[in-house]
Amino acid sequence: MSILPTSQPLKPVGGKRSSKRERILNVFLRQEGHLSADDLFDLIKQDDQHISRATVYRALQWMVEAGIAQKVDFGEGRSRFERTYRHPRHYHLICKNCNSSSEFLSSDIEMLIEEVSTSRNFDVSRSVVQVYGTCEKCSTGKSAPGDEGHTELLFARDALQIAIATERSGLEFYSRAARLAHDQRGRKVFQDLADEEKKHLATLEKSYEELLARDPHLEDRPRFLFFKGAASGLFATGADELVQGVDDQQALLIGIRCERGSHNFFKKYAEKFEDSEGKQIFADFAAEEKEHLELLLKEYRELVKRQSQPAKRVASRTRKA
Amino acid sequence: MSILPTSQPLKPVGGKRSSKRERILNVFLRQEGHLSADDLFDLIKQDDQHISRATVYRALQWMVEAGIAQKVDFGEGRSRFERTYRHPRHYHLICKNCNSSSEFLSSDIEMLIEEVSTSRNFDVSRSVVQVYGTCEKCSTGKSAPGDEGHTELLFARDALQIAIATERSGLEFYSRAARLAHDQRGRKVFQDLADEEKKHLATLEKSYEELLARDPHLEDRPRFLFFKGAASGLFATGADELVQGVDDQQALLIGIRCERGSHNFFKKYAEKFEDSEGKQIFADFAAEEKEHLELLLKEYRELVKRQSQPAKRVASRTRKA
DNA sequence: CTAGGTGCAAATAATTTGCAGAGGC
DNA sequence: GCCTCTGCAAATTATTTGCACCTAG
Repeated sequence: MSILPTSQPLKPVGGKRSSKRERILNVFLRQEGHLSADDLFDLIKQDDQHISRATVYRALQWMVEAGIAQKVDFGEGRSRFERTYRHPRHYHLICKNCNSSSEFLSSDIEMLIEEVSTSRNFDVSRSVVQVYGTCEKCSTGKSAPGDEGHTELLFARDALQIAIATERSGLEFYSRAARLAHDQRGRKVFQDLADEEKKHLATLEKSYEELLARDPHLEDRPRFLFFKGAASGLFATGADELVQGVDDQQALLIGIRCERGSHNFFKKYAEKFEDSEGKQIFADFAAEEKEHLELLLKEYRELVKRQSQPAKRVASRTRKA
Repeated sequence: MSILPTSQPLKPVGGKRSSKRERILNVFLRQEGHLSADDLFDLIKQDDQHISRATVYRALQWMVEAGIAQKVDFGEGRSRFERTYRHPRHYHLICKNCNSSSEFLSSDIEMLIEEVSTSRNFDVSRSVVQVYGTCEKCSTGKSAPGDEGHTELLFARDALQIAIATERSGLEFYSRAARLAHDQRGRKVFQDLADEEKKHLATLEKSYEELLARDPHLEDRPRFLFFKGAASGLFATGADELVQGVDDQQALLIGIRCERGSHNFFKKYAEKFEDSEGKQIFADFAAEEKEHLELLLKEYRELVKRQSQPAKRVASRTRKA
């Protein structure tokens, strides 16, 4: 279950290694939740009777400076600490009844916070969202599937699900366009795009299977990532007459627009991962998309040069009656 | 500038009045920002040398219990307090450089938080959003228009602006529909609806003028309320052929749909105001919309009864090509 | 008259710090 | 050997509490 390579402990810079720190660090990184200094102190004491509170405080301070830990404040009058190593950025739902807290990430909320801040010329360094209330367990009695799984896995799961849905909708769009296009060369472009999407989709689905293999209950756990902003509207749909009449040049333009959206989307995801393998998955994918996009752009430029005339604009979406 | 009726101090329930509490309460309510217990203590001491910290702490506790004040925690290791009386719910932008903080409200963020919580069966009682970073003043040096104005006024300003925009779009929609409708009775319905909107619009614009009169710099202050979710899509536009062919019955249905959206919109706003005159403005307005809506519904029912046949469904929005 | 408010000083509670000694490099 | 870490105890900071006294209803 543990994602941490236990044999190879972290060695953050900025301080001397010592048996005490090593021990504190190891105990801390093995914990899932949000520990108070005292919680940690008690845990350490189980192994090592000769530990001082001050040492724990100093170690925590050092971990925060080194970027391994982060202070969180749930308004209890004392600080708690959570891992940042292999732990994506997130917000909190905090049960005032049982003091449990669960994590989520909403890219939509992040975007809105960004918008508000921009409009006030406020330079954001960190945003905190804390939702206080009563958790399902406390209000209904029955225990819901916990989100004790590694947040990193949950994030990867949800991001992959969204990515797969995006690819599917792209595949569907291009296939449909290929079926509808009257122009021979236009159809060819769409067909190629669809094939490309199919390839990407297979890659993603394989990643997803691999992820599921690492935690048998992964799909039962509650959703971590909330993001409706990006997946919708990437691919224009519902305007069949638009693609019927396009030639290869226009088809390429449509493809470029969609792929650019898709690339930005994955890039954005990749950036969201702190240091983790999930980041790599998405960074790789974004790179792949970018490559594809550049290929399309090159193809388009060559086509234009060959025809040595400016591209015709795609007809506007609705015809005036 | 002060919105508080200075002659008539609040008398919250649940405690005895005393000269000390009265004084603390008055000083507290006159302050704009987020006071720490010590800030308040210092302020009181300017008037009254014989005050104890304990009394200030006890008074603050009492104010929080009575719902006049709210504790906020910006992670400084001590609590701050802000008024809740005549102070709409809000989130915070906190400058880590100068420790200033400014307030905003995003209904969109609130909606997203609600969605996340619902999906986890989490019962929300309060949500905290804190954006840490550097304010405009600290990063550019030049001082931006401050938001020291009463939040209540800012809220009213922004809500009214959105409401006016909504009414305008309604007016435009109905006017256009009246112009386009072929059916005589359908046109009449749209015309009446447009007239009604014009009346509402005038009311709102008058309220807005009155608001501006109360603070000459009100329009210079930064936006407080962020809400793109509601205003858009209330009135269907861009489908001219839809309204061309409608009869009075169908026109009424369209009107009902739009007015219902509008009513819900204003009701939602009204609910957002804590205890304030702004709440009243919007509650009144929501009531007016509701009345209008019920009138339309009645008219519709009568029309249906007269014709004693089920209403024809409005044609779907886009024709398949 | 009596419950509740007030001041003072002492108590708590979380966290930090001074200092002497131990340990890593 | 030097510099940093560690333990212990004392200090600091924000807040609360016990207690004797005072004041409003």
